[in-house]
Amino acid sequence: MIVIDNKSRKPIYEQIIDSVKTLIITGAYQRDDQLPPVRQLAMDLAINPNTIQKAYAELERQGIIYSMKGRGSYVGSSLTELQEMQKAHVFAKFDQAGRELKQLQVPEQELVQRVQHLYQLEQEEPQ
Amino acid sequence: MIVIDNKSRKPIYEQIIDSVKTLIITGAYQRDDQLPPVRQLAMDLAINPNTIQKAYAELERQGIIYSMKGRGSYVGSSLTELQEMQKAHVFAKFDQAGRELKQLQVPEQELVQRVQHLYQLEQEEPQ
Amino acid sequence: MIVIDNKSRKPIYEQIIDSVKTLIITGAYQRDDQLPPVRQLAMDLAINPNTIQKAYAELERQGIIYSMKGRGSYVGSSLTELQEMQKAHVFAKFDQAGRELKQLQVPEQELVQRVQHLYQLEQEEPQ
Amino acid sequence: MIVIDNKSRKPIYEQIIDSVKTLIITGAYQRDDQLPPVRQLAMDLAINPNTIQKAYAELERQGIIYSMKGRGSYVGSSLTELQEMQKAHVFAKFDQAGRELKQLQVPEQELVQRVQHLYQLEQEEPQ
DNA sequence: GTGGTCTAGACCACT
DNA sequence: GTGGTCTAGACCACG
Repeated sequence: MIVIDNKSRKPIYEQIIDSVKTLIITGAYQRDDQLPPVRQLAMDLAINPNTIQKAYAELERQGIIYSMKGRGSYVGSSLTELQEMQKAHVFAKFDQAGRELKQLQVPEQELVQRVQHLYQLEQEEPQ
Repeated sequence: MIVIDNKSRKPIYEQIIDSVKTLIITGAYQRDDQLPPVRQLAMDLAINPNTIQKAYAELERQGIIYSMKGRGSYVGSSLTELQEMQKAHVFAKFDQAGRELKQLQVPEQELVQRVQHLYQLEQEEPQ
Repeated sequence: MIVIDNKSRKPIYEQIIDSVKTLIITGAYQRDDQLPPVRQLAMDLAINPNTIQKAYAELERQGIIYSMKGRGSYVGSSLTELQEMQKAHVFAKFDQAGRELKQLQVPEQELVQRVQHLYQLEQEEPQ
Repeated sequence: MIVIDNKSRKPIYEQIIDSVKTLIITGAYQRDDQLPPVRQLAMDLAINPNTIQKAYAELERQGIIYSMKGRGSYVGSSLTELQEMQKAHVFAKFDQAGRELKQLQVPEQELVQRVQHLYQLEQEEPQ
């Protein structure tokens, strides 16, 4: 389910991009599944079709979906392909934060404990 | 020394904010030191004084500096205070990345190793 | 055999046009051979009959096939006629690319070598 | 000078992209030169600012220009960088046409002569 | 009905 | 005044 948060500072079209990526990663959208048509999704989210169009165009540029005039937009990336892309990206953020904390004199052990704590948490919001 | 990268995508006023924070953390600016006057810094960096003003205003809002009308702006936070603020912020980023990686099925052990690896690196360019 | 690639960005009707031309050039379709009826081809390719209709209409407009109401569509151009049409078209593309490369300061000799290289390659998949 | 042909089938935003690339290649736009502001160019060409915006966004995505909120858009690629990009692209078109002509039984010598003819032409439309 | 392009006009963040 | 985002609504090519 694609949802947007109107209060977020993140542009709507980026929220849609992230939402679609998440839906693929969670397996809700499978390769070659059709995405909601631009106009329909615009209706559902009560936003302008152009905004959806912009999000879909960017997703296509990233090779995650493919669109055909008059035929709809479809999932192009497999789950694993996308997961690899995402992992590389999040790892970069993780390392960056780690490096900054190291420079702030945070002891290694504190980060390790922090990681352990994250993994001890129960499945977060099963929702 | 406050420097800005004109080609960076980051807004100039944010670059100034980060620059001042870094100068405090590194000890270059001490509590109650005077910051460069708005006009002079605007001259030095060849940018609009309003931009400096905006950066100083945001720093004051965050309690990191204090200004006295007609007498300039001064460092308000001590090194340790600022470090705590920074740490809290970076920890949030660290945890966020960790949570996302957990959801991407990355094993806990891989994150721990990653942390250890970061800490084994030699002191990176003390600069 | 007319085939279409559903994932291609090229419109289906254009793919059909190209497919028919290729079949004539390769000799698979001879002058006055009957083309597959619109409805049957639509069934075989699992696409909309209107799409086939559009392709056949364009082929007729180009003088490559002719249709008789209620009696089907037939190959109108001979192999050599079509080859001449194709050649003229591809020559235009070739000259255009050549002119652009000249403007990009590519030396004449480099283009000549490139042509020679293309002709030295073994017959590529006779298919 | 950026111009557009309203009768062309090519989308306006693509015409602008090509136009900017050409201006860089010809040296009219140099690295770090400022491009015409979105609104001004929209006025000059009598088209919608959004269309310019779309063209600039794509040029930025391709690394050819860089834009900064409130500061304008600037040429990012050097002449030679862009020329290399263009050359690779046009060479691909050239080879493709050459290959098709080979398959159409055009003799190698005819292509070579064609290339030679292109290079014997005087500087076309000195304009 | 589908995506792609374009217009007209607005608001925001930044300088 | 600058680029970036968004809305409302239109037209086109395609199926």
